[in-house]
Amino acid sequence: MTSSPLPSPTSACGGTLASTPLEREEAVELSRTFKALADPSRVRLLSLVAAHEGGEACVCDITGPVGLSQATVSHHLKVLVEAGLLSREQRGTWAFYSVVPGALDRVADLLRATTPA
Amino acid sequence: MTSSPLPSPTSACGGTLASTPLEREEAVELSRTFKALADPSRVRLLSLVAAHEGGEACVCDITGPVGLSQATVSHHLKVLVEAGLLSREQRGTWAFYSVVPGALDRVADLLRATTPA
DNA sequence: TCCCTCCATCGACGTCGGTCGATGTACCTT
DNA sequence: AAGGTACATCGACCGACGTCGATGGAGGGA
Repeated sequence: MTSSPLPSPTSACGGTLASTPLEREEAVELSRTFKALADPSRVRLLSLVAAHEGGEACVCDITGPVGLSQATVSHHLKVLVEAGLLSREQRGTWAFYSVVPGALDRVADLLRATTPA
Repeated sequence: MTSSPLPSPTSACGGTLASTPLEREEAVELSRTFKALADPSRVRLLSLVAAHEGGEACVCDITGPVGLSQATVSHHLKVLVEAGLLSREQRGTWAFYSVVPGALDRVADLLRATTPA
């Protein structure tokens, strides 16, 4: 976890998976996003934030439903933020997390345009 | 890796990520697909297969380009097959792998319909 | 000022997973 | 039958990662 300032979330611009064989670095960057979604707790966390009222939630809102310790929830949220899927906004004592608009769509676009049939 | 006969690749039918908070089991199943894509080598492998002539490739075709041992390539391909992303067809001595039609689109659909803004 | 709440970070632990060389197995050729 | 090729599996190593309790630090209320 080298404190990356927030890498572009899967900025593979041109081709998708099938168009042309991905270069090593492209694959690394693409898999970075998938890695963030490769854990059940994080998927659930992302879902909880997205479905929460106002499209945002603080840590204490979701620690209960997800059934994990507060430390673990904070850790997962950080991973999702660093992947560019969530954004964090400090408001007083609370930290509100919300889904980055279009982030998941961008991932979906990369998956699509494959398997033309 | 309990020899699962090939679970439906993310068969979460109804809602997507944002519609309603995912249940634990749904999240597990969803993340299972993402886990298969959470490795640079596998993403690259998938890309190589998809972009290969005829949409299919045998192990020896891609062992070189990906720069991994034959054992590792076989392992990764197995993971992708078990995730329902690739299919395997034995033809003589060779094993031909091809992308399962619509598999990636199904994953993409789950990601979309989120973040309406 | 004191204390409580909310959250991030730390340090540690156990498990999972990517990787390899070696070996096993099926198939094809001669 | 004997050898070679293509691939899967095995066993082992080791780094990555999910998880937790404990600690730290910032804010707000009484």
